[in-house]
Amino acid sequence: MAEGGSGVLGGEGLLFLTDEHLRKGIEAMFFAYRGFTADPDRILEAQDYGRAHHRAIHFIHRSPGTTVNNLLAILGVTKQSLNRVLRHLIEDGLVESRVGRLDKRERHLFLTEKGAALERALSEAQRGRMRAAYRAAGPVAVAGFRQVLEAMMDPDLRRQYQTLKDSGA
Amino acid sequence: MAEGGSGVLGGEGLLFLTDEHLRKGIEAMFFAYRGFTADPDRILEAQDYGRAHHRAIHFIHRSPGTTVNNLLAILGVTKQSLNRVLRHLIEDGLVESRVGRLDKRERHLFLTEKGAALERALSEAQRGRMRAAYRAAGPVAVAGFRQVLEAMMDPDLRRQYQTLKDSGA
DNA sequence: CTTGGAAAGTCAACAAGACTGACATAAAAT
DNA sequence: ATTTTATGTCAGTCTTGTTGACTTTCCAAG
Repeated sequence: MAEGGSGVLGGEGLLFLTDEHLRKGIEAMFFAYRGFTADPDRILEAQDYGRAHHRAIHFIHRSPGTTVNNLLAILGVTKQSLNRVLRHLIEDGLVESRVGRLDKRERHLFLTEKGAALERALSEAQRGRMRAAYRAAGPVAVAGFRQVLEAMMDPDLRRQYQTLKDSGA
Repeated sequence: MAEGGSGVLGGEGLLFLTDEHLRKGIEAMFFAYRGFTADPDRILEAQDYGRAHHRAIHFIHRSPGTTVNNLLAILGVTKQSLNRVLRHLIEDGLVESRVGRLDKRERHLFLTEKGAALERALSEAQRGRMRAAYRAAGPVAVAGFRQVLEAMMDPDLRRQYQTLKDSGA
């Protein structure tokens, strides 16, 4: 490991974490996240949507029929903030909101065909970059990447993440 | 690998990347980034600053004497946007702006002692979480984490990142 | 059954921080 | 002398977050 790896391994596999090494990890997160959002951002801009719309679309796709409250918990914003975004998406015919049958206070959210099409475009772009990064780094690196990310999450968010992770597949 | 690892390895170490597996990586990035920013955000909120101030402080600390233009290139925002943030920081006595000796058009930016104190508090919090995640995941995972993140950056940003990476240490 | 509280969602108004565009100033480069 | 560069400022807009006030619906206790 010619570059950047200095300071990771101590004598017998022990972690040897200098502030300098940690700072590089922090900057790597910062710059990588910019790349991570760059492709969807370009698509969204063309349609006058923002990241907030992307997040809503992603998680509605992920859990069709989810309620506004569920979405709130996952996204970690106020209901008023989410509501504005949802209103736009509903007006534009990307999302459908159905009153709950059991509990009429709830609204269940679904993507329309139009919404699903945008979701595909967005996640296609994002997966493309992820796929390229995974291929470039290799399977061992990918496993490590996921491990560190999971360890970095807040416990509450990690639970949300793992719930989603298991529910599908 | 009981969970989440399915689909990573093919027959002889080849990458076998399903959309589902990539989607999990995308969500891991999303949730991890929330954790990544959570601790500094709490500190910043208490002083009526935001992430924009954090970013400026971080990179001024990282490259003392950097010019406004350098900072713009790294942060990827408009000068008007950065200027508002810098003005606050200078007014509050966290950042000092010195006219260049060679080129008097340039302003060289430095943290004051007060600014350096906030920088320490912020990066201490962020490094704490990073350190814990690194320890939990182990050295092999950390190396993989860094590799995937680097591969995920835009080429331009990767260059910026590597420049910073080398300049210090 | 009614009443009162909690829960889900909506509307209105505001703030931070991004953006663009136009313009000013000073210094450097040609 | 003119143009270009680096910086800063003013004004206005947009997204996306916030809080506060409100409606509708549900449920439970009297």
